[in-house]
Amino acid sequence: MAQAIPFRQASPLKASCHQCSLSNLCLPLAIEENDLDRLEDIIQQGRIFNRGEHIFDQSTPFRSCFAVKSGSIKTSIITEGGEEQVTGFFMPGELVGLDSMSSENYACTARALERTSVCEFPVDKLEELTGKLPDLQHHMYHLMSQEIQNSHQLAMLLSKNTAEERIAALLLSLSSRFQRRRMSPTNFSLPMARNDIANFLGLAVETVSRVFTRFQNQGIIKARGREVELLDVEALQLVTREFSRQSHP
Amino acid sequence: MAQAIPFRQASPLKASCHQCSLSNLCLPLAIEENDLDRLEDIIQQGRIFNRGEHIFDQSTPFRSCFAVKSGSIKTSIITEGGEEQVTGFFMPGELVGLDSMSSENYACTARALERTSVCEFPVDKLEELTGKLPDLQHHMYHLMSQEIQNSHQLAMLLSKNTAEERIAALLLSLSSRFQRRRMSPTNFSLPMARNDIANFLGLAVETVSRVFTRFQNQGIIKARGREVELLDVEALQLVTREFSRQSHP
DNA sequence: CATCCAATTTGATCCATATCAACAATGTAC
DNA sequence: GTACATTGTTGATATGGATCAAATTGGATG
Repeated sequence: MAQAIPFRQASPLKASCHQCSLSNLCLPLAIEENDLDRLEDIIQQGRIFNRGEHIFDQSTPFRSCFAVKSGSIKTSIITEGGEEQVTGFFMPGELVGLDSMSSENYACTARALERTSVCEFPVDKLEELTGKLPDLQHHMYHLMSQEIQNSHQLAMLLSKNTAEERIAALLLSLSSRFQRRRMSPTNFSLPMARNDIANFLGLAVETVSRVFTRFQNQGIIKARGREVELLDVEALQLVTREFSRQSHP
Repeated sequence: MAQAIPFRQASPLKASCHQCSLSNLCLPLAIEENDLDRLEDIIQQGRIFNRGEHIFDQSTPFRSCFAVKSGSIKTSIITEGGEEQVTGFFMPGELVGLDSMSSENYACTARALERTSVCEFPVDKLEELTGKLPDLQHHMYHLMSQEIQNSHQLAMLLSKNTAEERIAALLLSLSSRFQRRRMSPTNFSLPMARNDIANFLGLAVETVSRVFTRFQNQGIIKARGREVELLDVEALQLVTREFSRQSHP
């Protein structure tokens, strides 16, 4: 299975975006070849996290954003009462921590859903660099704005769509993100548990489970545990649009 | 009633952040006195919009962000099916359009909820300026990250909280935003219709109406139309926390 | 391999809120 | 001021998904 682990350089501490297979998805995509060194200079090679380990914790001092190199990460907010709300899933090439850039402390907790490696971008250095590289600054605005849009999209899903529509939307989102990485868009394994899906989509675990089996019975997907095969992508897309079409015939 | 209309300058087209009563809330707050001119230079004095008029439209070319000077704005996404999802309300001193910075076109539609005046910041010039003023760049990151957090907060409200909790949270949010502007935090008039509140919070209008009257019967608020008085702020805060406390005794 | 604990699935019941249906109030145009 | 449209309120009923309960599967550990 395609993993995004870059070749080792002579210097073990310096990242090598040049060789990283994700350079066309990650921050480097915004940067000209000859400026890439300046980005590499500020990257701290992050360590490897095992499943369940925290990359960072809510309410601890915010220092860095992290790019996922391999594996996957879930972010969540813990309320005063101890309730967890999953706010996002992050896959290789995606940047985690942008929601914390307004605060002294991390606004959420990030933990590895599986064995996961990351690149660390200390914010002070990152901000300094984006001040010098307009393209990189532009890309940061782009990413953050994208994250706002994603979150609005989620809010919309939560407030207006049925359980089936929410789950179809999630499956399609994962699908396209696997595709971006040149992996199969129809045959993948979910990095997260049903529980996380439920929490993220504002549903009960039982409901998620039921919808999965319903989709399976309809021949739209095949699911055994976390292994998923999308048998009928068009049907899934139809499900996500069902709602809006019905209410405006 | 305190309005944020700045004094007119000799040059009618140049904004005068120096005299604007919102300069401690708006972009200028991040800028040193002597750099303020550079910000003023890129601002286009926006025109006045009447209630219902569009400041910008989803899917038209994205050119500018807008700061609310007086009045208020609601942003919403229209789905393919024509469904509207209200994504936010913006009051004086707040910046509208950050969610569009990743796209060629505006990601949402912004319309005036009442007679509203704005300052316009063309993005190309704004990006150029933030590249030169690190503090301003930092502030932009701050604002965008804040918007991500707000949206996560909304998603959380939508997925985990009851109708009463959602409405209490909205009232408190408005309250603190009025307070920031040195207006009464307990006595204000809602800029938006019940319908918009319902849409924003993922509820039916009828439910919003019922909760308002329930709060009123409990003596927590007094509401006549859009005029609202918060009689018992602590009770409201208690409502928003009710949920998390109950589930973790 | 046996044991244990966590994750998933399935079934039965209940409830918060949507929906449907009037009606009242408020605002707006003539 | 009257008429019409929009917005808000209140009541009755229906329902999607939560919750409670229990069985099943799967993965980890010794």
